[in-house]
Amino acid sequence: MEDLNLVMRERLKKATELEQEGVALFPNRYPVSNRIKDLLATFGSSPAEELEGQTDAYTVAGRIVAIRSFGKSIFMHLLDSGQKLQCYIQQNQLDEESYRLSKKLDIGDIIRVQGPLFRTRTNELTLLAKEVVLLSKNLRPLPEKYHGLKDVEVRYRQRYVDLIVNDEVRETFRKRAEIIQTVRRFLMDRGFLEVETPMMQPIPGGATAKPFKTFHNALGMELFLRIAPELYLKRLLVGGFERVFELNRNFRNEGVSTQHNPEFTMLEFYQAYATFEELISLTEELFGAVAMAVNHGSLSVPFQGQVIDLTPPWARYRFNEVLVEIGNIPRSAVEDPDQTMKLAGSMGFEPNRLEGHGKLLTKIFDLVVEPKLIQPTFITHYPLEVSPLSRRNESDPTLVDRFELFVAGKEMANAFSELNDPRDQRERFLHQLQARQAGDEEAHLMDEDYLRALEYGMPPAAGEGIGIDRVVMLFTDSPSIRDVILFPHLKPEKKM
RNA sequence: GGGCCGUUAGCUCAACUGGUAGAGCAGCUGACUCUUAAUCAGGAGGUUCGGGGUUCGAGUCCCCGACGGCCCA
Repeated sequence: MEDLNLVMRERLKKATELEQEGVALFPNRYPVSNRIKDLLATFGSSPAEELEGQTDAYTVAGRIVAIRSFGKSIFMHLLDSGQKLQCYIQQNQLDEESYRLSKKLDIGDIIRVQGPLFRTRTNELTLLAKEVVLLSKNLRPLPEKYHGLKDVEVRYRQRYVDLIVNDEVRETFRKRAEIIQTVRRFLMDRGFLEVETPMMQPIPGGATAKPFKTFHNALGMELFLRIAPELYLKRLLVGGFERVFELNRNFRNEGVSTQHNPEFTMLEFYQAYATFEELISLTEELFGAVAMAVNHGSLSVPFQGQVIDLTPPWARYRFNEVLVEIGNIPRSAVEDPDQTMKLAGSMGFEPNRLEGHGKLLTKIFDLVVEPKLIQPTFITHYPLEVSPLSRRNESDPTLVDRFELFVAGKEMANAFSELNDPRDQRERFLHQLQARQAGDEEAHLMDEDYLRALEYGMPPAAGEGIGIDRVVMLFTDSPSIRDVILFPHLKPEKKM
């Protein structure tokens, strides 16, 4: 513990005094039969006369978040699971021991209070204390009651304090849980089986990203934290699970920003005998289900001063077309690789001969199109080059049957009809290896076991990945991914 | 990785061009038996993120570093 400040010294002193008087600071067995939430639900609108007729006593517990003390009476607010209830402590209403304790209680203490309910003159539902027991002594002062805790660094590092004092933070994470449950239920209702595949992988695959490296001592082998579960989930399609999903953490060794955390939550699901076209409507339905659950059933979602309208069907553009129509890029610069290169140069990034035409186009897309896609928009038919696991488009073999979904200027989902021809897949891997040798650290690695699986025959299928953190950001109106991750990654603090 | 901004009491924030670092809340003492940002009176609380430099004198100016935020790659 660092040097104690004045308040902490006082707290410790008071705690020692209480202990010497025989008061347990952290006692074990004190059952609590009522939750504040339930009492508010049951009696929140009961008139004073009705409560007066009652003789029932209730037992609640919670953290003291406000104290207004008078000579021989005290008002307190107790916080329990985000709900507050006022308690009134009056000297002549409770035993001497409880009263003596009550005079010494601090904001931050967790206590249990027993007694009947009544309404104060200002008509607030209040518990009249007949007995007060200390359940956990606070030794470190909470932030100020009115302004709360604002320092974002402290909020992220000490999320426990943030959750105590900032109601909206608790609400964000409650919504996050509800969103995840809704997604699970949505998929399970449609026959998808939830599975768990390795997070530590010998060959990190399924995405374009740099992995974290680790080491297994007993096996003496290098392992990688997964950048995606994709290749394992498709092995399960080979194995005969026709609808599977996994909703869990991925790890990517990249910088942190308002949109990126090194570990983040991803949903991936795969459906045999479907094409990416079918996943378009499924995605619209999925977002609709989430809106139903956490947005008061409305398809209009307020986000950072804009209103996102999730009413289907959402806008659809082909990749090449949207560059022209929304990106305002001349068609010639989309179709002619030399002109694309020129345009890229004029936009500030150096044309790199190692990068193919398709990769260059996606960079231009990120710059001139993505930020403009505020309302939900599907972009389809990406260049083959940037989609090494996607099925070729039958009428244009330079494109793939794929879409990405953009909402509020951010990529939310990526889906495609799966490449299940092992011969083509081997070719794609070989191209990726070439790119790797040319210096692209994020290019895919050869995965012979995955190819072997495909050789047994994988049913035609479509798969999709959805960035859950970004979905939560959308539905909680959060500008930064750190606002929807309980403990976002930060550098270690000093002096600890 | 680059640019800009920030870091002052437990919390939220002040401190004009360099001149003895302040307030509110919390905490402490006292008064007060229906308050709710309770009220009133009194007193206490500081490595101004760390290190170096300029200066008679640095929270303030300069350099280096740490952590964080925003923007860019």
